[in-house]
Formats: sequence, structure tokens, C-alpha cells
Amino acid sequence: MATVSIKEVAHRAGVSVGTVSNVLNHPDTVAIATRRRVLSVITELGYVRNDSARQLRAGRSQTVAMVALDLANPFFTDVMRGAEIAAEAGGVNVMIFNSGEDTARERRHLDMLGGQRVLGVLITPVDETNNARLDRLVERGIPVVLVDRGSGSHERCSVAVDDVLGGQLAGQHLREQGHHRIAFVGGPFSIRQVSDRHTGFTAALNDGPDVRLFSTSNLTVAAGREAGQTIAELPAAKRPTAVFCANDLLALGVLQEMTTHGVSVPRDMAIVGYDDIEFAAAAAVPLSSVRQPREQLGRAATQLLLEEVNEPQSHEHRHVVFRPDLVVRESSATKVTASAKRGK
Amino acid sequence: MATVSIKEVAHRAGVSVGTVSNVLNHPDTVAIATRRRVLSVITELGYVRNDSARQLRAGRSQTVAMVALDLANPFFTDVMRGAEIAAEAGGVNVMIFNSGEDTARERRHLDMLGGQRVLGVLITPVDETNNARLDRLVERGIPVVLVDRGSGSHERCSVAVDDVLGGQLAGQHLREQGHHRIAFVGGPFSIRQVSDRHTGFTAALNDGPDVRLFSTSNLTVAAGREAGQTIAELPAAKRPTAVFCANDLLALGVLQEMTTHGVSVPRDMAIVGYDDIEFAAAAAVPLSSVRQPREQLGRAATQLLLEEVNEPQSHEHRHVVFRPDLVVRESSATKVTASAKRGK
DNA sequence: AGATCAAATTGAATCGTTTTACATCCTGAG
DNA sequence: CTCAGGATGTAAAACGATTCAATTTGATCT
Repeated sequence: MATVSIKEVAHRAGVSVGTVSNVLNHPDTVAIATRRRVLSVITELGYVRNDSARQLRAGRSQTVAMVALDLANPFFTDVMRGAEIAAEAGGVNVMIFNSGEDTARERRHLDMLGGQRVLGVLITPVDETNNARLDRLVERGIPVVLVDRGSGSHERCSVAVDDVLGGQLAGQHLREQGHHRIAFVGGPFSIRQVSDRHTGFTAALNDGPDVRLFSTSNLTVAAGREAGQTIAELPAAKRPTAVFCANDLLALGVLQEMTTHGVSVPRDMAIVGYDDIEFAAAAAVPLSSVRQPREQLGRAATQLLLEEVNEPQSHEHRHVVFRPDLVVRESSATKVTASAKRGK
Repeated sequence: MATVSIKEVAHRAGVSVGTVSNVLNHPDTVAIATRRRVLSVITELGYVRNDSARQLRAGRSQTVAMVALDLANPFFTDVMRGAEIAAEAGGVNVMIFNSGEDTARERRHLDMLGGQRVLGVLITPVDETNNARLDRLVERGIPVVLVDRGSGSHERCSVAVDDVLGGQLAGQHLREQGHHRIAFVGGPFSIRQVSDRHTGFTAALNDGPDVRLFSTSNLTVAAGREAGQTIAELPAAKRPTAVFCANDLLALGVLQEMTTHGVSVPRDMAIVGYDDIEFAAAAAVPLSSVRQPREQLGRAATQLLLEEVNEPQSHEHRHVVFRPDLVVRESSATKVTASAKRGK
């Protein structure tokens, strides 16, 4: 309960507070004997530096904050992991906050971070368009990096993954497998990711087969099942032989419905998802999926942030765009290479 | 860039710093005209309180920390959500940290939290046994609440869910369904949750059928599939007609393998999982599962913490144990009530 | 011994708030 | 007209660390 300060340590060690501080921050400037004495008093009293005082003096903290859109989504926990790794390498701490897609909560968090004088903020904002609060942080010298929200803005750095390319990869793959009747399952198109993936997908098939669109109202397994049922009930001759889904949840729903209706995957129907969530590999028929380098995303974002923190004047804002890649598994393999590919 | 302080505001408003502080903290003690003037200067200059200074003065922050064992696990994100709700109600902030089951990382986080003088800590420690660092926090007046780690210790509060009871619920349920050959899939037993669930399960069946044990080396879908294969390949006459799995991932693996081997669920085989993860309801055959009140866990933990913070002297440490409940879905329903029960 | 210089240590100022004891002003009661 | 006492407002002292100019100490060289 008695919180012990540097002054008390100094007194007990028979030195001045300045010396104690030096032991902590510039150990090489203090004589070895003194250093040892001070250190032993420190452990004896259980002294712990008061970071508030430290930060007050320094003018800023040693912490960056990540404000995630939805921590229940594994995408963000992976990004977080990457951020933690990069932060550790840079000698700073990461504090995680969760906006839960709630503007008010996001606002509260940002205000608080401003008051805390954090080093910088990594954020996937709820609202892509109105970022006044972020601008205010930047004005006050707190750099902000956007994650997975590539507003081409030149005001700040951003990291993102190329969703158009992701769609293209899926399209090329299915085309190479010789499919002619192909469908896209996904929606709503107001979500940039969805429309980008669709755009890339159709582009890859532009001189080939038409893409039939099955629009969904959200990105859940249930929605996938609904679409899957519609598809499975089509007469076999008109039914697509391949489906690309805007995310893995949809794909899993479609897959289940195919199984239920006796449509064999991949023989009668190839399926490709997006995100490569953990369950993709663990599905009844392991699911092909477009993988995003999520951890890298977090690492890169943090590195950009620290760069800006450390060289504010020479820093130029950059927009890093990563390439996703396609993980082919049984659900879309022409020849079922089966267990060999059943990775994790 | 020019970070503006209370002094500047005071100067521009033609008052003393004390008055500005009062406007912020005791608005009713300052004349309405002055208050307005000060407030307008504040917004004009974009002044933001420096929390470091505030905390230094106050001796503590207005933040509680939650150190999660593994944020990639939805269990903890739900607990987190509960904690956030309760914290908000109590007027404090929550900072989330992730130890990722890594002792070193946990240690670093705890040290940092000590330095930050947080109000209190919610934690699921990596190591159940050695909590010296937690003791040190407590000694220094920072209360700690254990989450899902019910060390009967009288040193601190804890919240947990009764896993023995959870196992019992599953056992009773399967017994009521008239099953005679019953199996338990799970492991390793060094994990308390696993052994508790097993204990409760066998207890519920003690005067009835024997429980055949299929031990796994971890709690993944892959492990579940392995066990499922073994089970499915038993001659139908000796094969269990019901399986209780130590968690949902195992259950999903078992379910897949049954489907593959043409064993109909639930007709030939009932399956019950544990955790009620989001995918449980979305599985090909919606999965019965034992649900833990995870959000409540977080809420309760935070409330205990805040209680201890606010009344340190009168506070008595408590151990709150929640009751899980069984969600019956198709995978274990005698009569398939089908779509009616397909709720998310 | 005295001068010189590097190494070690000190003391005070500083960061931005909050708080407390005190001063000032004003109003209305006596 | 005076005075008590409530409203307002102020100045200065904390809070705990870091830093920097100044000082002391001690060793080395002549």
C-alpha cells in the first residue's frame, strides 16, 4: 500500500534522487559500487517506477494503441499479433482497444488516447469517411496508421490487402480448372471488400464464361446456406460447376448445403472461399481460400507508425498494399489429392 | 504539434490555472460567465487534458486492465465484451492485453501495468500455480481478479464456470435420451477444464452405462477427426451411440468423420460439445453444446474489481461460480425437431 | 605539493495537473 | 454604515521522475 518513490530509495541508499534516476536510465555514469547499492535498495523496497511521472516529464508515453474494429473477428487478432511482434522489436508496448463497430466507443477510446499522449495509433475506423477525430490526433502530433482501410489519403499511412487481386486469383484458378458455369456468392456490395473481390473475379473471367451472381444480405454461414440451397436445387445441367464466395463463412454454408443435397464437392461443384479462416482447412472438405497476410499487415502498420514517430520530419506517408494468395485445397482440386493436402 | 497546456488556456482566458482546472473538475464552483469563456478558449485552442499529469497528481489512473490468455479464442473476446460493459457502467476504461499463453509476455505486461498504476487487473494467468507477480501487485494496492481460474485462494476474488456441472448436464441429457454405449472424447487431462468436464460427465452416469474414454492430445478439429475415425470404424454393435466431447472443436471433428463414414447424426450417433462456439449452431448438423455465460463472467469480474477498488477496507474476497447450461440442438435430439431449433 | 582533468554526484528546475488555504468582492441583515 | 458570510477567484504547493549545470572527489602528472 505504501507506494515507494524514488526519493525514498535515494534516502535509504544515502544518495540523491538524481543518482537513483541515473542508475535507472544511465547506469554507466554511476560508479559500480553505488549502482549496486541502489539496485539492492530498489529490490528491497520493491520500488516500481511511476510511469505517469516519467511520461509527464518526457511529454509522451512509450505505448502505441491499436483500435480494432472487432476483436471477435480472427482477422484482427492476427493483425494484433503482428503489431505486438513489431512493437516489441521497436521497444514499445501495444495497448489494444476494441471499438466493436460502435462509433461512440471508438470516439471515447480516441479521446482517451489523446489524453494519454500515446506514441501513435493503429486503427481500422468504423466509419471510413468521417475521420475528423483522427485528423485532430495528427494535428497534435500523434501519428495514425489506417489498417485495411486504404483511403488513398495523403494525410497518413495505411496498410491494406489488394482485394481485387484476391478475386482475380480465385477467378484464374477456377478458369484454369476448366469451369464454364461459374457463380459468385456474396453481399452486400456496399462493403468495399465484397465489391472489390467481385470486381477482380469477373475481370479474371472477362473473356470467358459469364459469372452468375447470387447476392446475399450478409456474410454468415446462414446466408451461405441459403444461397447454397438455391444453387443446389437448380437442375444439374444449369447448375454452376464452381462457386467463389466473398468469404469463408459463406463458403462453409454453401459446402454444407451441397453435402446435404448430395452434390459432391469438388466433383460436381468446386468451391473457393476468402480469408482462410482456421475452419477453412478443418471443414469436412478442406476449403480452398484466398489468404491475406494478416500478421504481416499488423507488422507493417506498426513499422510505419514507429518510423513516423522516430523521424517525424523526414517521414513520407506511404500506402502499403499486400498481395493475398490462393491456398488450394480439396474443395476446388480437379484431381482430389486428398489427405496429402489436408494441412491443419 | 504545439501541445497546449492548462496554463495557456488560463492565460488566453484571463484567469488562473486553478480556475481552468475548476471548470473541468468542479464546474459548479465557477461563475457561469467565466465558465463559458474558459470553455470556449478550450475548444478554440483544442486543449486536451494531459492524463499523465492528472494521474501523477491523483496517484492512480482511471483504467483497469484485462490480460487475456489468448485473444484468438472467442471465449476471451466474449469475456472482454462483458468487462467493457461493466467498466463503462463504472466510469472507467479497459485496456486489453494478450499474453498469448506466453509467460514472458505476461510478465512484461504485468510489470508495465504496475508502473502505470492501473486501478486493477483482470487476468487469466498462464501459470495457475506461481503467481508471485500478482501478489506483488496486490501488495502495492492494485487489486487482481482471476478469470476462469478458480484458485480457491482467499487472497483475491475470482470468477469461473462450474465445469463439473457442465459435464453433468451433458451426461444427464444423454442418459435421458436412453443411450447405453457412451463415450467421452477429450484430453489432455492435465487441463483442469477437461478433467472437470469428464468428472462431471461420468458422475452423472455413475449408476448407468460405462463411459468409454477416447483420449486426445489436444482440443482441435484434427484431434476430433482422429478420434471420430476410430469410433466410426468400430463395428456398429459395439460402437457408442453417443459421444460427449470436451469442446466444440473436437465435436466438429467427430461430426465430420461420422458424416464421411455414413454414420447418421443423430440417428446412429448423438454428439454433444462444449463451449457453444459460433460454429456449433452453424455446423452441418447443428451441434448440441454446453454454453458458458462468458459475457457475464467478464461483467462479474469487473464488478468485483471495481468494488474492491472503491471500498478497499470493507471488501471481502469472493469466488463467483457460474452455472453453464446445455443448448440442445439437432446433433443430440432424439426426435429431430429440425429447423425449429436451428437458432444461431 | 599543486595543478589538471575526468569521473561521480548533487540540487534545482521542470513537466501539467489538482488541491488547499487564502484573498477579494458582493449582498443583505442588523 | 458595518459586518457576516457566501461566491469567485488566485497563488503556491504538491505529485514523482528526468535532466543539466554545477560541484565535489580522486587520481595522475609535473
